[in-house]
Amino acid sequence: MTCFADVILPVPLQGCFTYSLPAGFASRALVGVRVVVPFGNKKTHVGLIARLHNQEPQGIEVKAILEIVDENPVVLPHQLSLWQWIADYYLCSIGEVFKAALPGKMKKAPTRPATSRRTIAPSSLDSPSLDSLPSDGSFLGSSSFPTLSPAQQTALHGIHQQWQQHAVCLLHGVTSSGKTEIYIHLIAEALQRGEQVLYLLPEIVLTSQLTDRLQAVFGDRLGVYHSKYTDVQRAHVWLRQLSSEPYDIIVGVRSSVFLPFRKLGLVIVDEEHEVNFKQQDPAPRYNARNVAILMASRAKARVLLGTATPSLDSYYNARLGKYGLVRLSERYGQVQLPEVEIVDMKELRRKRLVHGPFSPQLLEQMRQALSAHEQVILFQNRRGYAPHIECHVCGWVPRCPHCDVSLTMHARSGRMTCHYCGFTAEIPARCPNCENTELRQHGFGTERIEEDIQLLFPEARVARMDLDTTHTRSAYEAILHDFAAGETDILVGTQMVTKGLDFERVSVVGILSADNLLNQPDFRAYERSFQMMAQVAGRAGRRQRRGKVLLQTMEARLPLIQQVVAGDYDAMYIDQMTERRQFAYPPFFRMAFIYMKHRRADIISRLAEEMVLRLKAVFGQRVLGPDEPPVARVQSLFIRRVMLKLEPALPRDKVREALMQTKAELLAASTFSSAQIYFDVDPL
DNA sequence: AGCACGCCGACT
DNA sequence: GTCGGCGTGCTC
Repeated sequence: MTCFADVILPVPLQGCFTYSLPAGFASRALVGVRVVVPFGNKKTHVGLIARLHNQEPQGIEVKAILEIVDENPVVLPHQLSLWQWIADYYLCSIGEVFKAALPGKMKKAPTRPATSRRTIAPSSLDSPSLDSLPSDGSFLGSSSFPTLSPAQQTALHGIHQQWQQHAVCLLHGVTSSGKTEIYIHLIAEALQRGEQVLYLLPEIVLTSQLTDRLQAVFGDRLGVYHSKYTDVQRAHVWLRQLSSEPYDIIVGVRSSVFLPFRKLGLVIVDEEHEVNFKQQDPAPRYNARNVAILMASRAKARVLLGTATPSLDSYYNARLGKYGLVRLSERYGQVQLPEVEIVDMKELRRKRLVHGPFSPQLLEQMRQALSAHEQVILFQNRRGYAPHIECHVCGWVPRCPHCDVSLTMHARSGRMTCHYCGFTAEIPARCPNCENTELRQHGFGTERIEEDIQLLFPEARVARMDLDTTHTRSAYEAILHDFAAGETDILVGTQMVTKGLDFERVSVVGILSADNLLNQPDFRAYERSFQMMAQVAGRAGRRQRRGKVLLQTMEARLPLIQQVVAGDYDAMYIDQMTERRQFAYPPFFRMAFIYMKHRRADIISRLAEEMVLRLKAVFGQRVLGPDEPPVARVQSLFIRRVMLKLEPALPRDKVREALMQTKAELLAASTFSSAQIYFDVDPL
């Protein structure tokens, strides 16, 4: 007779909370069922039963469960075990995982008619509607089911062979090589075996282009799970996955690794190199690609990682023989890879042949493309008008009063904006420091590029795609639609334009400043630069003629630039791995950051010093720092971080224990009690 | 994280 | 005389 329940609550506190189970509830209490409990000051919380037992907790006043929400579990045992793994690995509480996993609606106390009886037999899934579902195999004959080219068939065959030996296979296929068609074949095979499929992709690629295509083949056996969906929609997908008629395929972003699957057989991670798969800000700071791989291995499912530019970590695993590797080096439909031409901006500046952001070569290529009614993409990795303004006399630069960054100018709104916290201010008429009125713009953002281009090509139809123009999903899709339909001639944009979008008529791509990418203060800067440039270059050269990429840089002789030109991923890999090994970076060492935040500058310094002192006593030379992260102050909180480089052989539970212990000790001191301390494991 | 309790400044 | 600032402490 169990009389206690360990309950997970959505709070950043370690462990579960034990509640007593009133006799009337005993038969309805199940692991994975939601409950309503009192917690802290009177408030009712929705929690989840993680364990039932009869060991009375000592030294605490046990409260009683107020209500049992579900008839049947909404979280399956293997999910709970995955949550625990995530909490342990990423050094957060299981409550934080719970919070991230469940759609918001399911974490609120429900209105009367309880949900879970309906989930078992949702009305929409009664036998009037089952007839409309395609029966197994029907999609094979459908006209939307793609036929594979010989190269694609070889790759598909290769994947099957690799899967005999390896649970995970990396598909390294150049841009536009037709990876999606291969995925569709693999999905169809999994469905015929009666297995479920999880198709993970980064947020930005989840356009209707892809989902429409999959939907055309798989009909309503396909569910989409997306952060832009409403809570209600997401809760519906979750509950449906628990029902007797779940979606067989889920196409979704990061958080869809938390959905319940009963017979997962295949996981596809598209654009596996994307940093988006790692959750940055609220805990759990998990990497959905890695979680998906773990989840698949527990379910004995196969994994396919697909990309044109593998992450060094995945490629390393493939070269080690831990993952299988299949290449697809030919573009679909015999389209040639674009020709990449370096534009040496340093030389052009020296000869005074260029002043703004556009080289004569680029302008000439654009002219030719436009007169041939072809399209142009211009890539600039900074939004806004000018990165910042600066006083010509005293060098004063406006900065955000809450964050340690300069404000970006937006011409359209006539204001300056902080890209970290959203603070905005009027552009001052005169320098507040020296009263001088000569405030000059420095650098170029996409907004400025768009404006200048319109002046240079008054006939051309110019559009811009960045965070500022794509606030709504429909705005984003409208920009893409207009460009795909040929209603736009020149598209100016940030990273957004690099993501797997297929345009038919793009013949010229301009990378306006490779140096913006290369000069990031981060050991992955070169890896990322290569990926980004290769991806944006891949937008060029569709049907008509070989596309052209103009790569403008001040560092024309840099080996990485040569590697981009040659499209030589392996050379980049070997170069970067030499450095990674030499400087003890991943994948040879595991990294973790310890972040500390406090509103007072003096306290944050003391805390950081104290943290390093204590960690060095345990980890010795593996501790580096403290340092100020690139943005050392956000929303009025001062930030410090300490870096840990750990050899992979170190026992993880010992490391975790030492870190959690140190955090607890420091927060227990009254000086530091109002500080925030958190970890970022395997940062990207 | 919330949320309440608790002790110091400018308002009716 | 009060409203409200956020420092501090706790949550089965």
